[in-house]
Amino acid sequence: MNDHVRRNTPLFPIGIVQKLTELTPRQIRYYEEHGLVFPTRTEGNQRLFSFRDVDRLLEIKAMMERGVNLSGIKEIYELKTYSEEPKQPKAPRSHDMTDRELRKHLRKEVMMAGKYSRPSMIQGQLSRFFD
DNA sequence: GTTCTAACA
DNA sequence: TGTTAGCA
Repeated sequence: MNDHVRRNTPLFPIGIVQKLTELTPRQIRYYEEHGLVFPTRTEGNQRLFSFRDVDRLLEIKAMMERGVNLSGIKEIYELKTYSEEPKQPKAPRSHDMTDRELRKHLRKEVMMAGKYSRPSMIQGQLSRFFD
């Protein structure tokens, strides 16, 4: 289990992403249509977003609030060939991360990803994923 | 109850 | 972008 995998693992249905980003499902789906995020699908065709998708949605939201339109945002990302995750140097781990360790790290990431959301909402959702 | 697609007073 | 309709 490495950082790249954690950031790209599909974990959240659109409802959770909505609360984490304060974007409407309509906007989130619309941004996907324009190739700004790439959620995977479950067997039932429901979207599952990764931390990376959430991070990007937060960036998009920030840009929109600063007056950048969809076309402008698309151009910015298209120039970056979508994946620009900082390469993680191979960590010399002697063993794989335990489930407990993974949960601890994921919890930290959710805190980060949802730092712009209302605390009450974050807390309410955290209980659905951790302990 | 939640999410999905498509469409528009 | 909002919102509603009809499904899964």
